[in-house]
Formats: sequence, C-alpha cells, structure tokens
Amino acid sequence: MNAATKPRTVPRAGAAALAAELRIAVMRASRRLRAEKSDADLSDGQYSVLALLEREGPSTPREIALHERVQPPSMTRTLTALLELGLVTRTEHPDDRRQALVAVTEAGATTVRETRRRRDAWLARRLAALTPDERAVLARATEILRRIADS
Amino acid sequence: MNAATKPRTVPRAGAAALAAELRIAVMRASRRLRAEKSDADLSDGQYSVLALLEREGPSTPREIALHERVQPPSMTRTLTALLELGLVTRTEHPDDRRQALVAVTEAGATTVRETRRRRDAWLARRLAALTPDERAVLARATEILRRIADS
DNA sequence: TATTGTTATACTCTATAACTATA
DNA sequence: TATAGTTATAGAGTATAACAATA
Repeated sequence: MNAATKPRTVPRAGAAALAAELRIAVMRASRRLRAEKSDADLSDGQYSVLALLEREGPSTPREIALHERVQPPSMTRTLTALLELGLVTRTEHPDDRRQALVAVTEAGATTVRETRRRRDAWLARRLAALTPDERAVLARATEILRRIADS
Repeated sequence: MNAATKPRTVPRAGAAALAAELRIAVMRASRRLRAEKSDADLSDGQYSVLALLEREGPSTPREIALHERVQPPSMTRTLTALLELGLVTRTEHPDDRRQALVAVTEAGATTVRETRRRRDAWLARRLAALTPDERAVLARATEILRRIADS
C-alpha cells in the first residue's frame, strides 16, 4: 500500500480541505517526535526553555517567560527545577541588579544536543525508507511550513 | 526571498540533513497550530475525547482511556466534565452491566464540528495565499507525514 | 478470581495576587 | 512610581492505590 492506494490524502487541492488533513498530519507527527526524548526526566516546558537557552544564549527570566508565553511565577518554578538539576545557572545581571541572567551549563547543553540527536535519528530512519522523490517533496514542504509558521 | 535564496532548505537530499530541518519545521508549525484554539471552553484532553466519540461512535470508558493513553481514573474525571456540560451521555452497556457506553450528544457533535472549523480556518487562510504548486507539495507531504507518524 | 469503573489522595504545571528589592 | 523576580495560594489534569459491582 504505497503508491496505488491513497484516496483521501490527495483530494481536490482546495485550501480548506487540505488544511484539515495537513493540521492532523503535522500535529500527529509532532506528537511522535516529542515522544522521542532523551533520558533526562524533563517536562516539555523544561526542555523547551533549555533548548531556547542553548540556541539563543543567556536570557532573563522575564524574556524567557515572554518567549514561552507563560507567566513569570511559572517560569520561576521551571527555572528552579532546571537549577536544581544543574542544567542552568543563574547569575546577576551586570547592568540591572533587579534582573537575573540564566544560562545553560555544559550538562544542560549536552542534554539538549542528546535529545535533538535522538529525535533526528528517529526521523532520519524513517526518511531513509522513502524514495528520493518523496524526500524531495518533504524538503520543499519544510520550507513552505517554515514560512507558514513564521507568518 | 522566495525562490532564489534558500540555501538551507533544499540541501543535499540526504535523510540525516533533511531530518533536522523537517523536525524543526514540524515542531514549530504544530506549536503555532496549537496556539490557535477555539472559544470552546474545553481542555485539550476533553476535546480529544469528544472528537474521538464524534468520529468513531459510542465507546466504553476503558476503551477511550486506552485510545487516549490515559489511566481509567483520569478518564472518569474527563467524562464527568463532559457529562456535566451536556456534551456526552452515559448509558448501560447492553451485554455487560459492569461497563458503560459513552456517546456524544447533538450539542457535543456541534461543538466538535465548530471547533474543527475554527482551527482549520487559520491554516486555510495561509494555504490560500500559496501557489497551487505549493499546495500540491503540501498535499503530497501530508500523506507522507501521516505514514511516518503512523510507523 | 478477574475485570470495569469509581473514589481517595497526591503530584505537576500553570495561574493570579501580594510582597521585596531595585530603577 | 514602575519594573524584575519571588512567594503564597488555588485550580486543572494526571497518576497510583483501594474499593464496589459484575462477570
């Protein structure tokens, strides 16, 4: 059942019909990817903050809360957990003593890279089973999806 | 910056390189989609159960819990909430009096359809702004993604 | 005895309100 | 006064353990 039997998946290419199919496929794929986590016992929110800091460098609790769309007290709790796990550090802000600067530790960066590696490995195994043509479709779709998400 | 400048998005079509790009695009898109929630005052879990019952017909609490990968006590709580909202009914199982049969009400079915419509609207607007060729790419990608997620 | 479903209880994550320290 | 961050407290969702009813 590879190429000949897919009646629902290539319907009329109308935007409304495609939206429903694409939404389901994207949500389901992301759920599967999220399930591929590293051994670190982190919640989604904790990992999201750790990955943000690893990707973009040190930040203040308020900035992180804004980016994660969470209230400051919730971020305090998340950061406290990451601190106790030794995955981030908290230091004084050089210019403003009200603020704090949070940064990943070496262990934190390792955790992020490990999780990323596992998720990529899971996906890469499945991509390797596709035809070159199918991979080309996904490569084009990747760029289009990125544009949509950033809009 | 549409066709001439995309160095990262169509790299060598190797599975490993594509995996990282696709993972980021899928996770980011799903994050945006999830942020577009409807007015319906239901949690993700409650809506998920309601949509399941609307899609597949009446079921027992245990079956629903299995499908949603949740423990039975958690499902009891979710079903109680949906019952109090008048979105589902609970009746005796015809063959086994230990079990119960849960089904959506007309109000429940309406809620599901309305929510689905609202969630798709955001994505449909963005798809409508694409070229027919780009929509065709996403239609093909949808089918491929679904296969990957189900594997 | 085994299975279905519920109740009792606790833990996690998030929220709002009130507080402290600094600008 | 305004802002950054924390503490206090509450609500929603899920989990395990113990229990009742039925097979």
